[in-house]
Amino acid sequence: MAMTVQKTYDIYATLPAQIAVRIGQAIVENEFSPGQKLREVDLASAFGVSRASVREALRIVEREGLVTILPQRGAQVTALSVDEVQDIFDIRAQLMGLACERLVAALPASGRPELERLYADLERSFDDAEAYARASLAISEFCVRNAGSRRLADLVLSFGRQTARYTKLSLSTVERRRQSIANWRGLVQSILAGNAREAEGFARQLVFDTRDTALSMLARGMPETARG
Amino acid sequence: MAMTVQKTYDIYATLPAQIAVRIGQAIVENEFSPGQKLREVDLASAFGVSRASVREALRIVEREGLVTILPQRGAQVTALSVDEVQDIFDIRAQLMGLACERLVAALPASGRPELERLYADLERSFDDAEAYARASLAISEFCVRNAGSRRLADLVLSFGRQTARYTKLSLSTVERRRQSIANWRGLVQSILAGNAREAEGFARQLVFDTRDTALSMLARGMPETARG
DNA sequence: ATAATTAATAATGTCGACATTCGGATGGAG
DNA sequence: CTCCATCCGAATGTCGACATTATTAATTAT
Repeated sequence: MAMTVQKTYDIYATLPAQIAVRIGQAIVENEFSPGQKLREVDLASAFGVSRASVREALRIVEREGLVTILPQRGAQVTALSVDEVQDIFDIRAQLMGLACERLVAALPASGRPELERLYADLERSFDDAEAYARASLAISEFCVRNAGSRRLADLVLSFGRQTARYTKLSLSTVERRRQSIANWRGLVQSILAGNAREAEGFARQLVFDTRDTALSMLARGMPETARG
Repeated sequence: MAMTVQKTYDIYATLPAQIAVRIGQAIVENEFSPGQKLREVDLASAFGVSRASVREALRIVEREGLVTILPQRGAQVTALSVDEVQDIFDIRAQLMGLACERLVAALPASGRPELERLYADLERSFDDAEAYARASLAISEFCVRNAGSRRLADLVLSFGRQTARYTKLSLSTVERRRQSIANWRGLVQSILAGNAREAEGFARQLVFDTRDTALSMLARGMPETARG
């Protein structure tokens, strides 16, 4: 990786913030494997900035949980145990339920067509695992971001990013996508029908199903998506 | 404030981590007022370290939400709008409910006496608002930390710290403490009886009641606990 | 007198260098 | 041959200096 960064002092982002986004993306998109050490010197020369900027960037990425910083031992891509993966999915299920419950009241009428469009995208990409994962992420993000709480949205999405690799893994089979899309259909209909309780249920089930599939695949020693 | 920091490289904490703890404590204990600017130079000279260490410390404190860092504009003590306070309490209620629900199954038999002791502390300090707030925090922390999820515990406690001033404000009246202690009694009994559903309900109610009191006090223009 | 413009001050952003600690290679004792 | 102590290279921790931007003060035009 030999990409350079704008060193002009623009208004929108400070240098470490830009680097942080890049590192975060790289981790979510599996360009680094879990547990991999992220050496400040390497990153600094890779991005063409000083160690100080990288160091601050790592603190920012740590905030999302994607990176773990150990004193005197540097940063590494967060490696989750099976228990931790389960834990994150559980918490996310709860928060996703809360978000979708709120969404029912918070979604403005103008947002309904987009919700339907995003669901249509999901159906259209049913046969392509990669595309389905992307579409699933998009509609998730839409739901969560329109639930009326920036904090809640950031939390849910952060947990989602931390387990992105497992979600992707789980959506790799057709049966699983069939299950997933059924949940999404139920969720979207509940939202459009104004049934908050039901929406919460579907949202939680959606995450639970993903969790169960991913964990059982892991238990069977399924190939990780990593490629380090 | 003119305190100096161990500059010997000990094993337990790196310098910025120590500073971060101090800053976090200072904010939670109301030594800074919300919105107050935290200048790197000031903090650096106050703690007797360089700006770089302070800067990293601020990133760590930002992780807890106690500090907000704006690009090119530095750090300031996070100032919450009324909506944000409500939002945080709502999310925390949900998570506290989840934690206490789990606690019922996760609490080992050896933890029961301590839970009872912490509740006894609560009753004993009923007449002193300050002491009651401390005891309340202690039993909360115990419950959340024994729910089996480090992540969930950190989240709940982090949200708690972010709204600590409002919780303290709400517990300043006797009627409110009576309400609070009734909820705690119910919660402790539910836990000891092994009733997870009920425990969840009491836990959520506990936070909701705090939220309602704090918000109504704020709406009436109650004196903030700040002293900046 | 007020408002806009500009200059001075003070803050943050970024960097390179030095200090300290970690991890593995090296070598010797049992 | 294995295990432990030691040492060396490499990585992180910390600092002070310089670059750039925000903020305030001064100045001028209306």
